[in-house]
Amino acid sequence: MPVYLNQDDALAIWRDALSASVRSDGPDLSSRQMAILMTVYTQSPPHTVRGLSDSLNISKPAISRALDRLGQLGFVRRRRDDYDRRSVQVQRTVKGAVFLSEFADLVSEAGRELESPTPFEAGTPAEQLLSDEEF
Amino acid sequence: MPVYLNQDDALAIWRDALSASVRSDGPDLSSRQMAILMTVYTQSPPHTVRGLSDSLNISKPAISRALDRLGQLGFVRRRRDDYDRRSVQVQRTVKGAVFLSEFADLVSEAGRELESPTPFEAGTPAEQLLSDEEF
DNA sequence: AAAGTCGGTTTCGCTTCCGAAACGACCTGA
DNA sequence: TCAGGTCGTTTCGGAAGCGAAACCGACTTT
Repeated sequence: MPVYLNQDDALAIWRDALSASVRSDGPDLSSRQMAILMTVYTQSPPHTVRGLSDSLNISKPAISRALDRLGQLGFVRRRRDDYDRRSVQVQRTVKGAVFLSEFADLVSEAGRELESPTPFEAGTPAEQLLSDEEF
Repeated sequence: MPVYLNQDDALAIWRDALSASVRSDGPDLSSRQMAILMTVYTQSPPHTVRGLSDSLNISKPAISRALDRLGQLGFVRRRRDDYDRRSVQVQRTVKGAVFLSEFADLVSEAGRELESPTPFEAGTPAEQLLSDEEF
């Protein structure tokens, strides 16, 4: 079922989870690498280089290199498709599942800790992000 | 007030918003740049290089370079502190506010579109991310 | 079986990012 | 006033990412 987040809550959750992730000493993945990883783990298989390339609008070489990186971190594995031996299937690993699971916990916790002291202010959404004489 | 997200919802929201952001032709910021930007816009000023460095656990040169990039995108501005002229205050801009506002919309929409077809499965959270004989 | 297509990787030149260390400007306390 | 600390930037050498294009097996078409 849907989750309704206003702009402030959405930003607060994203900031908290992202900051925690950045602060941590875990490997820092680029946005693309993270998007690929999450796609592989939350969408139903099979996942191919071509498919990921199209669905994420990322060039094939970039996908290939990202898989190198994710593979060397042990978060993902390549397997040749036996029916079409040109094709490669991207497979999940325990290590990757653990990593994403921990990341999901970060996000959940960021949501749980929302204290919503959201002061009421006037103005359009974008203006609410700007304080006073700042520009 | 708190928002309670289970692991699946947290991952789905993050994946959808991140994928949309990656797919878009907007500037792609690194995780650190994004974390800095969100901190500047959602935490109360003033923001200094040193402060951001400590709070995000990022080296000072990295903060300085990230501000170069964010500044050249027009998302942020530097202003010398008149009381301590060594110090620099990071200021918000209209363009940055608009960018973050649009990003927040992406996240909100990702939450709104959760259809929760979450099939019920057994196993610990990490196991649920792995299908069958995948390892 | 030759030509064409397709999936994925590699090469190439380039841009961006990184931390450590050095640096200049500025403040402060003796 | 000046020695030492602080703030932010720059320099340095190196790592990692990018897209375009070339490339290489593996299918498909004729």
